[in-house]
Amino acid sequence: MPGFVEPELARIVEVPAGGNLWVHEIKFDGYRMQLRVEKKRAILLTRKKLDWSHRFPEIVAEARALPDCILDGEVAALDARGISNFGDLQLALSEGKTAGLVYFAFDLLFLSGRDLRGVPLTERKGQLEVLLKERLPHATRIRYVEHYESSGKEMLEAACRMGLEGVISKRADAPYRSGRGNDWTKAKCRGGQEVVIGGWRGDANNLRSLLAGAYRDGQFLYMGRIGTGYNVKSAGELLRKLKPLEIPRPAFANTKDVPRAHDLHWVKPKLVAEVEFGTITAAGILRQASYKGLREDKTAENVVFEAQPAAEEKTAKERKSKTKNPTHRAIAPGNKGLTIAGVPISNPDKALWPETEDSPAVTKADLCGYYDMAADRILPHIAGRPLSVVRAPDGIGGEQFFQRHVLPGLEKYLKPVAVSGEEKPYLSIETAQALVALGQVAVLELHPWGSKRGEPETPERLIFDLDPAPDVVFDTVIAAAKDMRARLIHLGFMPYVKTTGGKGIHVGIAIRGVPRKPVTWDEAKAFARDVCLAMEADEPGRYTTNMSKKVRGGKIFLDFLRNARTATAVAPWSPRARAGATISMPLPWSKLRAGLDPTQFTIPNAPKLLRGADPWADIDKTAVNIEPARKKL
DNA sequence: GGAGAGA
DNA sequence: TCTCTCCAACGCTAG
DNA sequence: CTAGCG
Repeated sequence: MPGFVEPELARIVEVPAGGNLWVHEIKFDGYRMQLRVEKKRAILLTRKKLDWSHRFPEIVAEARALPDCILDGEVAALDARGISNFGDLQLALSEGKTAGLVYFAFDLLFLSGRDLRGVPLTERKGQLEVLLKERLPHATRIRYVEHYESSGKEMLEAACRMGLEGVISKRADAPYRSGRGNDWTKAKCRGGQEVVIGGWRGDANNLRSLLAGAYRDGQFLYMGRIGTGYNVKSAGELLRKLKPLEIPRPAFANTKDVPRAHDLHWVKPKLVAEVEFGTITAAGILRQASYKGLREDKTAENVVFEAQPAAEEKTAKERKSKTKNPTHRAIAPGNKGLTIAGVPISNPDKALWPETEDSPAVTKADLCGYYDMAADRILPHIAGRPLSVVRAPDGIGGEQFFQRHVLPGLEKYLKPVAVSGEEKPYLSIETAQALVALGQVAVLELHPWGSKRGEPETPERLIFDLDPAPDVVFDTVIAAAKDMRARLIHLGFMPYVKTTGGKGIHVGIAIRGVPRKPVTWDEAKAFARDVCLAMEADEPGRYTTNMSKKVRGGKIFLDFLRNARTATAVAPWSPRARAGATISMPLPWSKLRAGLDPTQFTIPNAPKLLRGADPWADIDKTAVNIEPARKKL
């Protein structure tokens, strides 16, 4: 068996080669590793021949089942979308949590006494695939990397659309040659990104930051500010070029995304700048962007925003198809005038929740039907209280927005609530018909205040939001909810529990003051905070009340801020704008047992779920004076 | 999804 | 008449 | 102090 084989390296190219001489693989963002198995002993070597076996014990353990061989591949961490992510990999390594890492094997250099470096790539990969399939059929930490024969350009475009890092292309017939040659190429999705300057912040002689944009679907979209990377000289040069281009209004189509400031100047989108940046946020805004210089050779129209969140892409597509089919307004044909609870439903067949692996698509008609069916359950929790709603007229893949004021056009169904200190009345409803009307305008989530009915200034219900970090399993959240229940009972309350419709749990209690002295919001919030702080203090390893540290693993975030004036929590029985059309499901404590799967509570399952009594039916009758509990705490 | 502003 | 734009707001925390 | 996040 040969000693350490210097890895074959790829040359950077703008666009991958085409033609059937080439095959293409997804580029993984991880550590290149040579996996060597000799006499049932497996080791992993870096490209510099360092032995990193101890860092990836799970991979090494699985590899021991292989016969003598040398594999080439990449260790990577996959995020929730199945995309390799270098940040996650480093995090996993620094915390020693390597169990989720995967070795992606893409080449076989030696097998059972035979040096395969001289045989063509596709043949090596063929043997590799067979080897892994036969010897490691159940392996989870070692995977074979498929290749594709489509044109390299298409492949790169597809990879970039999916948010992948890029494409590795390889000569199908070439032997394995160590070092950087011409047989392997890599094309990155964003190498040296360019942006168009749409304005600047500062004044005629002072450049504070540049406002960047790019084209998408023919629209010029704001992409964030660039506040670093230029010096006095280049800033002066930029200003000289910007001033003649100044226009009175922004050219950005998404002006609402542009942060407001008094010293903004707009320019015609002509100048192309090269920038470097850390990442792009889900909203498409550059993070840590830095100016590298002007690209005189490029025209603004060619600067298109490629990598984009999947959801955005869908919206754009839907928008396109919508404009193509002329919209039918008054004459609403197609779906023979469906009416639910006396409310005409437009586009009843529109899928607001797309189909998923284990749940059918949920249409607007399904949503309105659910509201009608569940109105008796939902209304007691929202009637007489200000109600914020989440709307998504184009479904959960499209734009979503909160709305708290009265919805124009729906006045006849609503019971607006005046909230002191607010100009416009707040949304509130009292009837099943109004609920269905909300469904008609694509209200997917209901978030009421925790106030007493008809008294926005008096808190009556506290919600403790147990929000687990991504790596916390649901059983752990269940245990936390029981812990919280015990504490609240000890304080004299009658706690109720429901799923949030996501990965968390809500524990709710009803509270009251004494006859002449109602509880104030400040008192309610302070009390909720104290309960959570006590819990955190007792078991800091399990709980945190710190919002941002939440990202750092293993703990459950106790969110007491749900209990401030104007704050809301999702209502019992409310659907969620999440995959699968889950609902926030009220449960009797006896049903909250380990193994419970919160994703089973969905709109399609509603008929089943609505059988029997509402576990939260009596919550408002169990209000307890918080004064003794505050003293106890 | 629907209203109002703007083109 | 068609197209675009708006639809919350507040506390926390890191930088 | 503010941008970003939840």
